[in-house]
Amino acid sequence: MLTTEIRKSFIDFFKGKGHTFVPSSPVVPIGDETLLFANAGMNQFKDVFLGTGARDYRRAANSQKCIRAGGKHNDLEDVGTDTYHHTFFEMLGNWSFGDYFKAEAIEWAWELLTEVWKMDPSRLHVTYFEGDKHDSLAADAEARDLWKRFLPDERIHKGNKKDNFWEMGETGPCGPCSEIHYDDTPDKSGGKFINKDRPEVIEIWNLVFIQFNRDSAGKLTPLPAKHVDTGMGLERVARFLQGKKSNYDIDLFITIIDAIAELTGKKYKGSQDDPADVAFRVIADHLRTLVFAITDGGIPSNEGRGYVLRRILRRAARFGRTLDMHEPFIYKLVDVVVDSMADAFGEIKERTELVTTVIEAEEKSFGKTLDRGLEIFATAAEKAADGTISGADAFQLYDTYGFPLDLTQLMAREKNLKVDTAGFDKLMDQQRERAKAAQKTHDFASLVTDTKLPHTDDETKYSNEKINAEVLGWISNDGFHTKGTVPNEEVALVLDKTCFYAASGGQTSDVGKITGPNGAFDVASADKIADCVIHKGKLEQGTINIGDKVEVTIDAARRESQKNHTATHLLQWALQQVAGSSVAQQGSLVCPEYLRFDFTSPKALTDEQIEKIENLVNDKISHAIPVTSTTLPIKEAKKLGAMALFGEKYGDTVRVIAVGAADKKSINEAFSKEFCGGTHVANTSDIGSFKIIKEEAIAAGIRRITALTGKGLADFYIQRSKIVEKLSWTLKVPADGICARVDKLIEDNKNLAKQLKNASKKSGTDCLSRARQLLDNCEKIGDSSIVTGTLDSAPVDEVRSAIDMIKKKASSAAVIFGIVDDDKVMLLAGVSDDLIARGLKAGDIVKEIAPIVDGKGGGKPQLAQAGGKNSKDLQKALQRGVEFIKQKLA
RNA sequence: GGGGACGUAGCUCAACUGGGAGAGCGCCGGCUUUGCAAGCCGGAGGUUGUGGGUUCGAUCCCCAUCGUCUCCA
Repeated sequence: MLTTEIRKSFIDFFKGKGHTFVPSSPVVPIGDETLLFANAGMNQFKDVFLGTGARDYRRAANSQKCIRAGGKHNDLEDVGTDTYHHTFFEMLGNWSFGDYFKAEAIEWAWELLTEVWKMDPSRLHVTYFEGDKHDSLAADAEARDLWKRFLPDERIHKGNKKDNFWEMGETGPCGPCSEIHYDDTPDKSGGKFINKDRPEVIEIWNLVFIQFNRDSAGKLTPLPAKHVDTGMGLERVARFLQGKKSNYDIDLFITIIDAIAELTGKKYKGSQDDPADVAFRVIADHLRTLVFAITDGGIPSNEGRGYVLRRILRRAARFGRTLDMHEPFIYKLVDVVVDSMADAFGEIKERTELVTTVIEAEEKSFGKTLDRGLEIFATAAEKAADGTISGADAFQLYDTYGFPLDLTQLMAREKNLKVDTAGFDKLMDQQRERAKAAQKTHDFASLVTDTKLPHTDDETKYSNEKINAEVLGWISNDGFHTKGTVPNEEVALVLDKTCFYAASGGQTSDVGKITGPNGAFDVASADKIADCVIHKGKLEQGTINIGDKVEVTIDAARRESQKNHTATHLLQWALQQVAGSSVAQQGSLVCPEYLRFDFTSPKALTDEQIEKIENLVNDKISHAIPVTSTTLPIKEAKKLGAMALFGEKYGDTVRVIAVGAADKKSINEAFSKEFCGGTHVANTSDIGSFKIIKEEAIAAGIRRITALTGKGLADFYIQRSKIVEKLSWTLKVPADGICARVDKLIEDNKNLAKQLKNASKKSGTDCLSRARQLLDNCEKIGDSSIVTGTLDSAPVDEVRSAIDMIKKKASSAAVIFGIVDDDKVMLLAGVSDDLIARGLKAGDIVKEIAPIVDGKGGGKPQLAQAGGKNSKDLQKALQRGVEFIKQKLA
């Protein structure tokens, strides 16, 4: 059975049991910074378990795209060296939200495995939770007895809290779980290897029974609604159903491995330890991760999840070198993944071009990093006098220049050098410590993760009117307070209702004011934590108490954000008109001052395209088109063809902003329809005017437009026109003559510079002839000429070349020149090499005589200079200089 | 979020402890050659990322800022 068929039969089986198929959420959870990547099937249902969200179905089945590479679940280092770890995999799951429980979950699991898929029942083992004294929990006898209906006692095993009790986090819903393991040992003797990290006996399915809630004190209380959450690794199951010894031998991977073999000219032998075989597996695995992550909006970068992606790509590129691939090649494999998986995940087909260009660009940049590292390695190797490259050098190569440690070791071996890895590890630990110590932030959101915050009613957030509300509490550095008086420091106020728009969907939050009977509070920003809106800011005057009736007002800047937000929708529409539907939104920022829009595009927009876009948008603005908002079930919204932000998650009902529909009923006629929770103008004419002020690249294949509307644009024009006015005034030409005038000025300036150069050649010859005069009449000590004198306001460069001339002409000379420029005085001294050998240095001369003219200076033995303020003692200084030279040469 | 490195001519990079902004490639012109490649000679090209500070003097030291790279979380 092909993997595609296994996936389908799983979904179909549960559809037959009344489950709704729910598509995978994006593997890159954009907008959720608490989660690096989707790493379990339950990610998209988290809110249901927490009780903060609901669905219109109670049974669901899905195949979730998962990445485990960083954070709590990190399988990155294991990948390739064994047969069953992946950074990217699919998690099949069936779900009950307060519907069926253990009996059905167990029965159906058994039915699917043994009857539908015809697995050999005697190879299956199951586990159940043994209980835990600390939590006062008894063993899960219910699950055990349910299993007894299908399996003999010797294949039903007890499991400890670590393996058989599932928790989402420190607090929250949790419960016992029951795992199904597959015993692939030849004689079916693997029962004793369960959960012992043996490749022949591995877990294939975990059934989680969520029945408790753990509070912040660690206490468990039974949940009123019990849930089922199951997870089955598709690749693992496929391995057994296809009768393979390794996940990497299933059809999905073999097609990729064959493609790698063709590209590299190497053969995959399927052995566990052979370095080339490990490389095959690593590349195949990482390739899948990259294709899916980049498709869902991830971009390799130098921070956060982007950095994880960069590391994965570099790891693959490194292993590519084991297969003698020294040039970018991974990007050539993208199509293989797309061909084999696009039927289940259509999105990878839509974005193939982007994925390919991003991977190729990143492979190229890694090549550069390695080249640079090679040079630095060479100097480190030279320093390694005792045959060992120091830990500090190895660490610097790694930490600063991104040169992998294993590569340093490999190259060291080639030169018969060792690497001090202990020293390296020590420095690495210190780096971790530093990062950890700096991690303790004072972010309000992180302070209250285990506190239940009240729900804030923000239904009035789309109106610009002020409202009345009541103060429920405040959050400060020591937690959430519901009694007393708000302290005079940075805090976050919590109200029963608000008209503030909390930062989300790329739109920045409102600012404004909360006014009570005895005082006023300045709101600098508003954020949403779960369903609670927190108003961050500071007391402006007076006092505010819990329970105060307050007036909530938002700043007028909100109106500018509305203009920018609606303009962003018009911009996206216009972009697609001009650049085609391959333009996909990557992110956006809307604030009162400007708007920013990131989108995929293989190349820069031309000036003509930008002008066209501006014209399209301004045309829509001048036609005064109504903007309507409406809330629809997500299915209907999608049917309308409303654009959703790629990678954004949405609830079951969504708000749709439509431009071009007369009212909510005729929304179908709107030319722009987008899922959006932000604030908008009521009519496009409110926007006033629109202009793109910047178009730039922010990553390979991704471009960013910055644009202005409303007041921001008016201010921009005013500022520009002031510049034009000022230029016009300074240049004494009308505004439209500025360009011609500046061109002419530049031309004149060039000519003048040329003339000046010629003129200074003349003054230079003046300077040289004066210097020659001084040389002809100079004092001599033996064969050496001692030349001193003053040169009036000569350029320093000319004096230097005069000194060079004297040194050349006299072959042995010491020179001191003084230059007077207004009150300032400059001293230059030069000494020929033979006199330097006799202990006379130009720097010393200058240091000796500079104080006489209230100056300081220094320089090299050959040439030195000093500056001073007292020009009338210049002669004295020169005399002293001659004495100094004589003294030194005596 | 924290640490490290880098930013100099169109490109790749030098410039010793703070003291004269340079090389190679590329570009333009001339010579040589049947022509091309090559060679020889000459030339243009710089606000040393930006803004402050220290200093007689800053590419160099200090502070800030922007950008790029890199490691940790």
